Amino acid sequence: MSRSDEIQSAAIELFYEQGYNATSLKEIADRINLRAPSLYNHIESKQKLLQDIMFDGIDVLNSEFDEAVAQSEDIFEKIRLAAQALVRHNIRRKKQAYVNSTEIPSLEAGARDELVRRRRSYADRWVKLIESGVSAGVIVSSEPLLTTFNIIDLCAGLSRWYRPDGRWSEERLVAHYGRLTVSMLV
Amino acid sequence: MSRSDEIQSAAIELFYEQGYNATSLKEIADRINLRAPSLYNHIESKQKLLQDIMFDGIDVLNSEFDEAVAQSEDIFEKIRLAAQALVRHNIRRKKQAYVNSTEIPSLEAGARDELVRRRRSYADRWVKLIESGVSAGVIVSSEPLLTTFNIIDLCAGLSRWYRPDGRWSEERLVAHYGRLTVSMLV
DNA sequence: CCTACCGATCGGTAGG
DNA sequence: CCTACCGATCGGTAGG
Repeated sequence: MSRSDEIQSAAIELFYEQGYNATSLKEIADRINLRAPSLYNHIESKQKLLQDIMFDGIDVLNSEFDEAVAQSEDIFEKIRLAAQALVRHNIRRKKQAYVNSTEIPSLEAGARDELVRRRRSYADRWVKLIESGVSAGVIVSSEPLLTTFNIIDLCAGLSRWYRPDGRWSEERLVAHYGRLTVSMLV
Repeated sequence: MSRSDEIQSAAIELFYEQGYNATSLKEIADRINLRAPSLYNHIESKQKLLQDIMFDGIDVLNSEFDEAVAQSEDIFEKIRLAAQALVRHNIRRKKQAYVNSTEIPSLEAGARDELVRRRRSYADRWVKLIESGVSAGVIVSSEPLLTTFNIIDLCAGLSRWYRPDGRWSEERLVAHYGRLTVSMLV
C-alpha cells in the first residue's frame, strides 16, 4: 500500500467519522504516523484529496453498473443485477459512499459541477435501463426518473446504517434489495 | 418573528448550504444584519444552536407521526398516512430535515446520544405499526425493522433533491410515496 | 447591541 | 520527511 493510498484511506475514515471540515490535516497525518506538512509530498491540497476520493467513488460506481447490466439480456434481470451492484457498493465501500453522499457542499464550485455531472450520468444509466423496458412493453413505469431516485435513495441508506456485524448479512441484503427494486417496476 | 427565530432560520439555511462546520457565526450574523458577538445575547453557543435545530426537527416529526396514524383505524390507511406525513415533513421542512440527517456527527457526544435515542423512537413507531399489522394477520412482513429503514431511507431522499419548482408537485409526491410504501407491505 | 480583543487552530510554505 | 513558522479565521469574552 503506497503512502498516497495510506493517506487516502485514512482520510476516508476521518471524513466518514467527523466530516471533511471537522477533520484537520494533522489528524490525518497522526493516523499514519506522519507530521502534517509531510502530507504535501503526496497531496496537492486538502481539497484535492477530497476530490480524488469522491471522483474515484462515482467512477467505480458507474463501472460497476455497466458490468452488472452486461451480465444478462433479460430486462428485469438487468435491473436486479444493477440494484445488487449498488447495494454491494454501498456496503463494501460504505465509508467512501457515505462521504460521497455527504460532502458535495464541501467541494469547490468547479469540482462540484463535475461531480454532479458524473452522478447524473449514473442516474441516466438507470433511466435508460427503465425506458428500454418501457419501450419493450414489459414495464409500465410512467416516471423512470422518479423511480430512479427512489432506487438510489433506498440503497443510499445502507451507507449510513449498515454494520458488518449487524443482523443482516451482505447476501441477505443483496437479495432483499434486488427483490424490492424489481417489485417497484412490475 | 423573534430575534431567536431569525437566528435559528438563518442558521438552518446556512447549515443546509454549507454544513455546520463550514458555517461561521459571522455568516449567520451577517444574514440578519447583526455582529457576531451580538448573537450571544440570544444563543448559548454555536453547538447549542445546532442542537436546538435538530431536536426541534425530530420532535416535530414524532408528533406528526402520532397525529397521522390517529386519523384512521385501518392498518394500511395508517401506514399510508404515516408515510405521507413523512413526505410532507421532508418537503416542507426540507432544509431542517437535511441538516438533521447530515449533522449527527457534528453533535457533542451527549446530545448525539439523545438525538439518536429520539430517532430510534421514531423508527420504533414504524416497527410497532407494522407489527400490529402482522399480529392482525393482514401483513406478512418478516422484517419490520428492515422495512422501516427502507421507508425512512426512501423518503429521506426528498430532503436532498426535492425542488418546489421541480417537475413533481408536493401532492403528486405525497400520493406516489403513499402508494409505494403500502405496496412494500402487501 | 456594539467595538475591541483573546487564545487556539487551521491549511499551507520555507528551507533543509 | 522534519522543524519552524506564517497569515487568516474561528468561537467566544470583556466591558460598556
